[in-house]
Amino acid sequence: MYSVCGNMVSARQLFDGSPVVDSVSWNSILAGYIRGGDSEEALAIFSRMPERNTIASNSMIALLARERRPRDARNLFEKMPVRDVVSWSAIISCFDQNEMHGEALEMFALMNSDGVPVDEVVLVSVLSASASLVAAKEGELVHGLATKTGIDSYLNLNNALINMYSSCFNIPAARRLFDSGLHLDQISANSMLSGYLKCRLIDDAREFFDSMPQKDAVSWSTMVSGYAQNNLFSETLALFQVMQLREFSPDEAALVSVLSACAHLVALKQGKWVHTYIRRHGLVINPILGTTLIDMYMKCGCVEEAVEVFNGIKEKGISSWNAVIIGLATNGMATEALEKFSEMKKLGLAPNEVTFVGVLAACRYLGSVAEGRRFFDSMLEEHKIEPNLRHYGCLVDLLGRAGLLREAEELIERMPMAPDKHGNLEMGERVSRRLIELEPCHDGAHVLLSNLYASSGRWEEAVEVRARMREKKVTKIPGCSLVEAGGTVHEFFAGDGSHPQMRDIERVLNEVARRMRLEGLQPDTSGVHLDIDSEEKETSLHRHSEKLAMAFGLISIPTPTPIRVVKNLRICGDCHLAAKAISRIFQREIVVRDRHLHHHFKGGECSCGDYW
DNA sequence: AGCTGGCACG
Repeated sequence: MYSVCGNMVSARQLFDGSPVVDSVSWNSILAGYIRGGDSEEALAIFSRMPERNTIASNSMIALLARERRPRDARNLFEKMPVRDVVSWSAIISCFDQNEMHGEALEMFALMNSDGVPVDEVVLVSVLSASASLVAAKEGELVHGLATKTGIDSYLNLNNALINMYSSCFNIPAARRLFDSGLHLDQISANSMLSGYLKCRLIDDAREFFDSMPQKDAVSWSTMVSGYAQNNLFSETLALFQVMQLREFSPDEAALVSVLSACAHLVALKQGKWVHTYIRRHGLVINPILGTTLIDMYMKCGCVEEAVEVFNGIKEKGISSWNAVIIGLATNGMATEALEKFSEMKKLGLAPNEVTFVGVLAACRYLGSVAEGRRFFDSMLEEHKIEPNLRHYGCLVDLLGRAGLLREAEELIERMPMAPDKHGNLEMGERVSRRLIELEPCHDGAHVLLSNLYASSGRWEEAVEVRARMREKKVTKIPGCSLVEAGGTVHEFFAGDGSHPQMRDIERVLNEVARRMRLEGLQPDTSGVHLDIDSEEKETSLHRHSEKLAMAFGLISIPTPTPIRVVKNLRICGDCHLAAKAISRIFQREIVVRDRHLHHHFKGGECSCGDYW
């Protein structure tokens, strides 16, 4: 009774006081701890049990799954003398929920070869794993199995099927199930919506979303985050406004996408609003939300606020550490970034490959060749992490900067890496091939595929993809800069004169050029690859998007607020020169975030020390 | 006793 009511203290007193403990008592006390989620006590009781029945073991596996302890669950599973379909189902779902999708599918294969008959519940977990792996073939096999065994009218299974086809970019198959008069619910519709978004079919997604008879918080959140993942950040923020007008309170997951949009748009005002919202509503800053919040502040150049958020997070995940390390490194505080890294290691946290992108970026920034090499070598030796293209890129850059060109070349020679037969490459290849099919001119997918081949040593195929890009005239990304002023994000493209305040911008740019000439500062035309004479070069430099954005910031952001600009490409030498001049002449702090790092301009100097 | 949808750092 005590155990069922959750009063484990009284239950335990009775249990410990009993002279004879029968198997019912053992099972009751165990069930009490499992229900309460007390895995330590549950495991202790479990290990003392004279006879462990299958039901108790099955529930233990499920508990360990929730506690993110798949290794312990596997050990327990392997020690079981008798396993039924629920045991298999529990271990498969455990792997699936702990991002071990491949292991989940392997377990399912073992289950089949053991001759254990499947039921509808285990198929749901197998389909979930197939969806995560974008394993269309496996998914279809499971679908066939479900049809053959006649268990295809189970709601969760239908939803898992729709989700699997959606995740594997097979919209027609998902839609057939959705339209075929099966028993469906809100989850079915949300999975369908998510499928359109994964396929980048934004207009179809929006049409489907608008036509949904019922929308719950997940529907809104799916659409909002779908915009963000397709780089439609203004749409993300706009739909988020509508979501709130409809009185859907955003939860942690929705806010993550909104913050990520704010980070991309340097929309600091909206980002701060979200932070306040989180505090006011007492939302828990989970590791993902914390990471995104840190990243938003870091991407806006607000290092202090980012570190404050980081310090306030109770449960710091590895990604929170990564966000702070990368943020410090890109904001010109490389020494602090490396300090954070050693602090993290002291706490016994294992770095991952993202951590090392930050660590190596810090070394590149500092120009510390020996340290960079040491960290690079420690990846494989100490942490069993295979360096990827980004890590190599960082080290090559670092060596190149130090003038060690021969070493840099050698590194490129021995770069990657045997084609890996399992996991990421195959999955990445499936995903990018499908995206290219859906959207032949999408440059991101081509670049992704090409990088994938390159990173696994399949150079010829990488080159082939690049050639196809040229053939299809996949568009190059134009230079684009954003600046927030008065709560609105303004967008400028290179050479773009369409802004309503263009005359004022022009006036400011001419004034900047005049003041720079007075001080004998020559424009730096080396970064311009246009076939025009030098006078025109100077004019075209005026039109660089970051310069337009900075000039607009000067006239529309009141002092002493810093001007925060984000550029999608790297800042050019001349704009860098101009930014330094502006920061001194006009006494304005400027932060320009480019593809690689943040440039903090103050009093005529840049935090990057003129190397970027 | 086991199961399905939206989420971040490169």
